[in-house]
Amino acid sequence: MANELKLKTAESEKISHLDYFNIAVSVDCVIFGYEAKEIKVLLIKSDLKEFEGLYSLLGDLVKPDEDLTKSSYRVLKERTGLDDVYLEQVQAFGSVGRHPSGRVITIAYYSLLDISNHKLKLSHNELHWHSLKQIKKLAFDHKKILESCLHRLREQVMEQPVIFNLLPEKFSLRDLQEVYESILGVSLDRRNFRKKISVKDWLQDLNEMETNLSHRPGKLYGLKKQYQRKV
Amino acid sequence: MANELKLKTAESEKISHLDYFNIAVSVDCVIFGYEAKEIKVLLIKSDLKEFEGLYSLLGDLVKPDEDLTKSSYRVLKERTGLDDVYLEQVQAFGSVGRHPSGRVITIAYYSLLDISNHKLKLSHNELHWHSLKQIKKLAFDHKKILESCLHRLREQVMEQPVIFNLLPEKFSLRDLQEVYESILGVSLDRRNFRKKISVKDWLQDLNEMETNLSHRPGKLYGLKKQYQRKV
DNA sequence: TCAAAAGTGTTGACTTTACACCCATGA
DNA sequence: TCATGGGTGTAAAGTCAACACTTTTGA
Repeated sequence: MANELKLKTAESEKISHLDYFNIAVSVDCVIFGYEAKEIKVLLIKSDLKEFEGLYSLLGDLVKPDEDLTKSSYRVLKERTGLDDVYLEQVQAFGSVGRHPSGRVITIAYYSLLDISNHKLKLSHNELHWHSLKQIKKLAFDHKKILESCLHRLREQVMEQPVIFNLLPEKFSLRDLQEVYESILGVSLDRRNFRKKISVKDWLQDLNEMETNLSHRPGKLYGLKKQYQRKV
Repeated sequence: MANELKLKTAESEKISHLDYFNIAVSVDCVIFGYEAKEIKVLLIKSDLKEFEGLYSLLGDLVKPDEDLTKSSYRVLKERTGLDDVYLEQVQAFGSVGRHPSGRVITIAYYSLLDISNHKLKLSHNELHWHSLKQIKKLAFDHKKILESCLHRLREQVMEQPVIFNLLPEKFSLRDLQEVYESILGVSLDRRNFRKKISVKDWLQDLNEMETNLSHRPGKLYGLKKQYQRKV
């Protein structure tokens, strides 16, 4: 068949494409956390001379035998010690000049974790939580990446039960509302918020109350089992 | 400074990372078109022996000096002769085993074009439009990629004025409604549809009517200038 | 005059917003 | 008893869904 003649095997294709194997691929994680009623992002001081003094997202090159998600989990694990965090792919960034070391295409992920509950081993003293509003300039195109991840987070937060990853297992409705408010950058009506949440049917009433407060304690809730992500 | 000691230059980092430059990056384009009241996808017969007989999306490896979007436009141009089409990045796919030739991470794009208006030079006789419903198995993980692009298209279609890329410059409200219906896979009420569209204020009344019909002709509309994408 | 599709408005159901008072707790 | 925030309902506005008749055209 004429058709047969044109077919190449994977092996022959690999050889003819060797030229192209000089692009590196990385993952970058925008790790959002929530603490003291504020959304924060975990950043590390850049170790590249070109970006001296600037912070950057946590990322690493993808290993040849490693799935993209596996790479991102590895980055998270290496940097935070955690492997049960929420992680979602957002977008690839691949401008030619985005990395001074050469051609590096990066796949951006965002990740959510509860800062106060997990005690991070911030092993590295150049690794810190930064309030969203205080972040100005970042290394590489990381500011743009951060913005696109924040945008995605805002889209998802009312649709999907993801916000709970920022909170401890037990939380009050006020806690929950405050997280929404800080992500969306708006303030919400308490009664309407409670109605909207109760319609979604995400919450399990734990029959427990807040304690150690100098005012009337609120009920504690948890995310229903069926929405808890399996690691 | 202790700090200074740890800084590396981009050049030194490049060398130490050479090991990682053995992942290839490709773009794959899900090119949606609309013809005969149906959504179609442009596919090509796979030229890999491993996928003999199967069709695949149009894609190519990204060149080291080429932005991701530039790559996708190149694929489109090479395959369709068109360079004024809508293009949007959807997601990266990077499982280790997804490509038999080696490690290839692909960035998926979707693209929209009006089949009947643009006269494609389907230069290659293994390149054809396929109705969405008829597509069963595709080479690589392309079925999964197609599905995620379709999903994204469905999300965008009511939010953003993108659907017009599937239609000629002048169209009737019925034409428009039919495209929505075939993308969303539902049938819509004519009156409610018209109301919903008119609220968005995307359309320019062209003061022209359909012609050559054996029934009452409808008004023709175009997308307002301010929403037409600049190529 | 018939067949085919264009064009057009109203009602009821539902959703969203705005808004205020009493209650439980610890200090 | 006071300060603090918890908990709750209703009415008005807006949005969405369902639904039918008259008009225009060409054959």
